Amino acid sequence: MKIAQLLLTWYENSKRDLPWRRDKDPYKIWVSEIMLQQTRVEAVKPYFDRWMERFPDLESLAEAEEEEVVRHWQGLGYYSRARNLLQGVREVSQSYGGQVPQTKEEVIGLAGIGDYTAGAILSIAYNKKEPAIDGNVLRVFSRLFCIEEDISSSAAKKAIKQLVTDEMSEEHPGDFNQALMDLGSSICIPKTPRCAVCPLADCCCAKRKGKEGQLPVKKKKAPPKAVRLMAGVIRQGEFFLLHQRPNKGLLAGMWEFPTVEIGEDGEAMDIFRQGIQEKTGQVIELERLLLQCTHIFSHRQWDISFYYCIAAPDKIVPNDRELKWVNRTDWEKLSFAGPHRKMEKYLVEKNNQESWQSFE
DNA sequence: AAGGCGGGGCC
DNA sequence: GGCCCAGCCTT
Repeated sequence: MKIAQLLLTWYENSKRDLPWRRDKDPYKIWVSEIMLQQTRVEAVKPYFDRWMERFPDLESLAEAEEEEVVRHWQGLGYYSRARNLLQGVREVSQSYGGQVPQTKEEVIGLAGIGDYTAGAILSIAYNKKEPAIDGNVLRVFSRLFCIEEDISSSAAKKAIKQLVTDEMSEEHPGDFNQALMDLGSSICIPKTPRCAVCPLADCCCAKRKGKEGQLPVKKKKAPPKAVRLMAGVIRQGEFFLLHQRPNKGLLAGMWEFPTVEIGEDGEAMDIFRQGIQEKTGQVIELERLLLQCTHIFSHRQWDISFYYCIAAPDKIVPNDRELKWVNRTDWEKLSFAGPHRKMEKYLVEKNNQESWQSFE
């Protein structure tokens, strides 16, 4: 029997009830697909629900402030996704009359939408026959057809795209694509695939050859590089000094406690004090260590120490574009990420228990 | 073609 | 502690 038929029959009985599968609203499909990029279903669910409560339709998102949009993304990672989504939605609002376009060229031209996401939106929302090839599909097909090449290579991707297109259902491309992903996440899993319950076991090359555990071939990543940092929780009265990170690079545009990279030697305190003065113009007095943690990103590791500091009252520097003195009410609108989010939570708990005075 | 970009769950 | 995830963008 053909792959598509087996897959659709299996999917009919075992598809999951997910928040974004309740209807075919292109906007909801779009949001879910962006959130699901490199992110597991279970992690996305609560974010998706909160998002739809606040931004129920395309126009409500298009009209929103970027600050609030990013705040709803806080903790989900890859924050440029949120900015690109907002930009893309505004493009649709202005150039397409608020209707998500229906051609591959138009959809892929929107910010944050690449080959995979375009295929997913068009097939799921509009039932267009477009492949949607993600990590799951690459894995499933590398096993089904014994693709021995590194699946991150363009040659392997091209070959698999052709195979998927050949096998795709004519009548139900959306269900076909989703079924493939469901299969990849629940049965044809990375380490030890559950071939005993796989509907495609009889047409699987890897299973036949007993090499389902060796495929797919994928080259491994380099270990993250470690960096030592010190951050200042700088207070003056009920106000704390926060800094907004640049719009490109790691944690782009997110707010943080002013941070200085320190060396390996014992001069850390002096380097920190001087670095803070250069970055913020602020003279500080170090009081004590509040929190120390290691935070691992994909390609970087932060060993960061948060120090409680008092700003000299006669040398307070006013706000500018990327530097702000904020009280607790103000900073609850801002977005933190990584270890700075942990620090923020620590402060909020502290503030709930006692007043700021207890820091002194 | 390669590297940057988060965070969390699972083994 | 390593691996991997409903990838995209820039260089």
